[in-house]
Amino acid sequence: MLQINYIRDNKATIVKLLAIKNFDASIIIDEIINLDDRRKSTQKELDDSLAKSNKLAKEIGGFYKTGQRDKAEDAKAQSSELKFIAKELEQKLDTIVTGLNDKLIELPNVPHESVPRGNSDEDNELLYEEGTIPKLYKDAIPHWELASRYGIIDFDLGSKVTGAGFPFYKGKGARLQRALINFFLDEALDQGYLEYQPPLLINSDSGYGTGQLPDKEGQMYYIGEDNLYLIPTAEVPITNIYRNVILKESDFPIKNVAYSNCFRREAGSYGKDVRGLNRLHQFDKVEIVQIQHPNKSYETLELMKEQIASLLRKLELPFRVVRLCGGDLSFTSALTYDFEVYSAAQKMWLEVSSVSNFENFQANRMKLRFKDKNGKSKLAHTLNGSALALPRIVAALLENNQTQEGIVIPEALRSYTKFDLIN
RNA sequence: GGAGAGUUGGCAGAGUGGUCGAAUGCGGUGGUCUUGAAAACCAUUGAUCCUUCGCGGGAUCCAAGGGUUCGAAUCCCUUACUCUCCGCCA
Repeated sequence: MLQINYIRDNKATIVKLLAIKNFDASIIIDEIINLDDRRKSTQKELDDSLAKSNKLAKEIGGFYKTGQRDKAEDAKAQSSELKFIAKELEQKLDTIVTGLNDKLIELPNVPHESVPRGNSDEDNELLYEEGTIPKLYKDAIPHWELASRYGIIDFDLGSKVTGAGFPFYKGKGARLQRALINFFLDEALDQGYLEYQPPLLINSDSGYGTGQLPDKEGQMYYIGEDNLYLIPTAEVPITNIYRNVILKESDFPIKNVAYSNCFRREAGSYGKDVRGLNRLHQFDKVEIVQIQHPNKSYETLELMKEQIASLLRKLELPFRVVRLCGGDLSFTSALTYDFEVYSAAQKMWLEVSSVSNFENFQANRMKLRFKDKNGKSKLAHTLNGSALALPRIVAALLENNQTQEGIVIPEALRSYTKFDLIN
């Protein structure tokens, strides 16, 4: 959510930048400013009327003490009248504020100036590509076939027990997952992150705080009985730690990391790209979250980007980094880099990480602030990134590292897996 | 699931209808003292909104929402959450 004063002061810029996201803000911004004007004037009227009746109430107390009953009765009558007016003004104000919030929630975050125009992932800007794409032997097979050949992931069993998109990992498959999780967490700890194990279910306030609600309600599993949602990413619980929190400037940067299961309904996304591990309803992810001073958030975003690149290097996976175009950028993000690894048998680039700066968009929703040098409260900036999402990493590792003898585990992982070949 | 107790400022904890945005302690900040620090002492220390160039002024907030009253942290209702005991259970 954008700040109302920011909107008032930067109307033209916002309209211009939101056009990059293919969002026409011109009308809604005028509506917002208009509503805010009405909010202010109504508030003033209400405050004045309350001020009068507060004054009267105090006088009444005095009248009773000094035994001036008549004066007290007079003042009471006046006060009742004021109260009636205040009641009406309150209702009016309430209607205006609700209307204003409804409009504010519809406004997406303003993209960073470096975000390219575009409609879909085809218009994303390729920043660089790194690593070498492996040359596979001629009978190389995609990961879902490797998974069953070596008995390490069982999709059918998942379908039986739960449904499509909920695989079982077993034997070396399960151990590989566990190794990757520990590897990712340890790498983050080396970078100074604090490890969390968050709840996997969240309430609606939290969903609203990070922007999943009301925008992407249908993407989360919902437990109606208890009014809770399964988390689509650890970003939600980890960032919401700071909902309604006022930090000190010296608290920055806050660096948190969490491993969690992630649950996504992926409604309406069935089709060719969802085979095997490519798209699941439940998957594992290590997520990094930072809360930063507004002046330093872009610097931090670059560091997080570099941190993620380093993980992929250590895993010896060929990858590329893209800057998302306006059309592909999420509702809440100002700037997002996607990391994609090349999965050699599918001959496809698979997104394994998304690292974003939300600036103060999430912070404004959840009232995450800090005291600046002058003692003023200001909104902090929030950032997060996957480091990394497991399934597609596993897919790429299996496909790229397959040999006639089996699947070779990259050097960096062997101390975690305690085996160097899946065969 | 059953029964009971509770929710007050960063924390602890007073406050049961009238000048209470809220005692007190701790913590935080600034200062005095000190070579420096600690201790001690002094001062200061919540958030949001409106208004003002500024000084300042006004409004709201004691879990949330509603009600009673001229006036509510205090009384009533609803909801959420927390704790204790019992039951169940990893």
